[in-house]
Amino acid sequence: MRTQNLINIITDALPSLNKSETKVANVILADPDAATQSSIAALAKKASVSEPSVNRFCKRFNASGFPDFKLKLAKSLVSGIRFVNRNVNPNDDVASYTPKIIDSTINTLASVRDKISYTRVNQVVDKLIQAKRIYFFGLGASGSVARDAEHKFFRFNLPVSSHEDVLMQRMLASTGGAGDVFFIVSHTGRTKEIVEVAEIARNNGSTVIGLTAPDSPLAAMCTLAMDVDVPENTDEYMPMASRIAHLVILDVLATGMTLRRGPDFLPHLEKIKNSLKPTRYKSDS
Amino acid sequence: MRTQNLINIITDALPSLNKSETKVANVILADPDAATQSSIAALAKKASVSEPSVNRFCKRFNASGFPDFKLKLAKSLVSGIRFVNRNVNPNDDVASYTPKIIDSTINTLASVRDKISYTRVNQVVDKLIQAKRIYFFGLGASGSVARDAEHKFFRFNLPVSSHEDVLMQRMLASTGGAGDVFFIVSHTGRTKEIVEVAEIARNNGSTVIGLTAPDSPLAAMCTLAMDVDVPENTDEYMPMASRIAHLVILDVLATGMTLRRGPDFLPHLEKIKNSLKPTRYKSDS
DNA sequence: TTAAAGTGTAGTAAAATTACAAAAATTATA
DNA sequence: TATAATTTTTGTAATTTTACTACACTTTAA
Repeated sequence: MRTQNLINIITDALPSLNKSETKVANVILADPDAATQSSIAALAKKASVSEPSVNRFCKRFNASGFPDFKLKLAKSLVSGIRFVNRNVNPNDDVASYTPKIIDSTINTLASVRDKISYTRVNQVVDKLIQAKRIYFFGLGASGSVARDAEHKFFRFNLPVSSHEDVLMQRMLASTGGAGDVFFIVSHTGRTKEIVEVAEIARNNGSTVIGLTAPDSPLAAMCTLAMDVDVPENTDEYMPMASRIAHLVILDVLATGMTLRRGPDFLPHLEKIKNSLKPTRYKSDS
Repeated sequence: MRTQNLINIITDALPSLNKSETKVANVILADPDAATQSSIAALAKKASVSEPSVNRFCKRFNASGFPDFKLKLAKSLVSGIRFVNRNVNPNDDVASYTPKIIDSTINTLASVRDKISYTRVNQVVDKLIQAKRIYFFGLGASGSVARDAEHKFFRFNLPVSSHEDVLMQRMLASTGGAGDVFFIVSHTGRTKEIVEVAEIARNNGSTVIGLTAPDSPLAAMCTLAMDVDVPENTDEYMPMASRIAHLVILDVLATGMTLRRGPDFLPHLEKIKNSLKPTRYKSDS
């Protein structure tokens, strides 16, 4: 486990605290921001306890002391505040909703960064490196993610394709076998069609990688599931943050592959890059 | 006022600092996280200055003193944005390149958030609202962005389509006219074909909106250009951050449209959402 | 009634800040 | 151009504030 909000931790621990610890907790929870700015003496007085009680309270929550506790509390507040009132509401104007949308995406990415499993990334890169063929599957918004992945991974000199059509996906899944990798993107991981496709592919001996929600039917069906747990509140009506998270994870995987291929591979990328030059107006800079 | 990060503020102020202040700044910028945990004495020693110099440094940046400064610094660090050297290098392992990729994307978004023109967003939303038809055009990686946009904007009950084929784009551009909006996505804004398409559409009286680089030939050709200035260094070989920025801007525009449509529009979105339910496995929660 | 856990007092150590003076840099003047 | 005057920068030392520790007292529960 990585990031956890200190305020939540204290709230959760509340029932198990003793008298003076409870007093301290209440004062802190009542106004966490004030707490980060007050001295141990001030806080102790406000909670009607002694200074060492406050100090002990801090240590109980894995801080080295009061100042360290304040630091951690302050950090919790930043992410906390952003999470709480970053929802767009009907009366927002441009200047309100624009940063909100962007901030919530940033928050999602920050959470992905803190939660992503490095071993899993490595495992997925392993599979992709070994693949004889890669198919990227997705439906709806995840369809464009799959498309984007194709556009990225063709650079590795591998047969790569992306498919947004369920029937096509079924057929390909049933004709695949060892050496084929089916990389399935799904925000919810609960779309029946796509889970069935995963099952078909799996039964035919292909490797199935899922970029999807943890503990979803799709994740369960995969050889390897690249979990993305997105605290989805912005996406009430249209997928926003989750698909960005998926794209960035694909960037990570592509980078992993590039590095794994080693420096000899760079000229190849350079060749692709140069191939586009004649299609462009020269830059004036 | 927009979010301003203490680290940025210090970096910006760097040239105007005097000798010892510069020393302190460098030590802090080198490892901001360590700075939040050290005492004023430790920091002073590391920077080879006296304690009061550190204290003065803090006050210069609107902190009431050293502890307050540390608090603010800590907060700046959490906001999701990190500031060390975020370039991937060939010897990086998963644990290094993964956060680097994600962080650089986060940085890009933060910069977009701070630079985006609200008036421009409003103008573009105006045009989209008034549109009788919207075409999203893109090539390569921007093709999937266009595709994603289609998937998002069809919800507004408008004839929307996306096209990645240049010939198709040319034909559509030449048949369009007043009331048609051509929304063209291009990372560089210098691809000849796409600039030509924009020109054709423009000459036929259509509205041309560009989601592209500022001061590019495409931007010049547009009725309205939604500039995205991405400090591109990660994208040496494949577009990464820029396309994410484009997608998020499309989210902003879609949100703008949703709000402009008002609360009567929400049932319609709800309907679309519900239409997907039968295709999904029920959530166990 | 006796452990054990909880809490506070008082002293100590550490940290941060202030006031002041020395040093460096800048400007003005001869 | 040298030197005096002034301002800015920096450090020393003292002071104050803050946090911590050791220990003793109190409450609770067995």
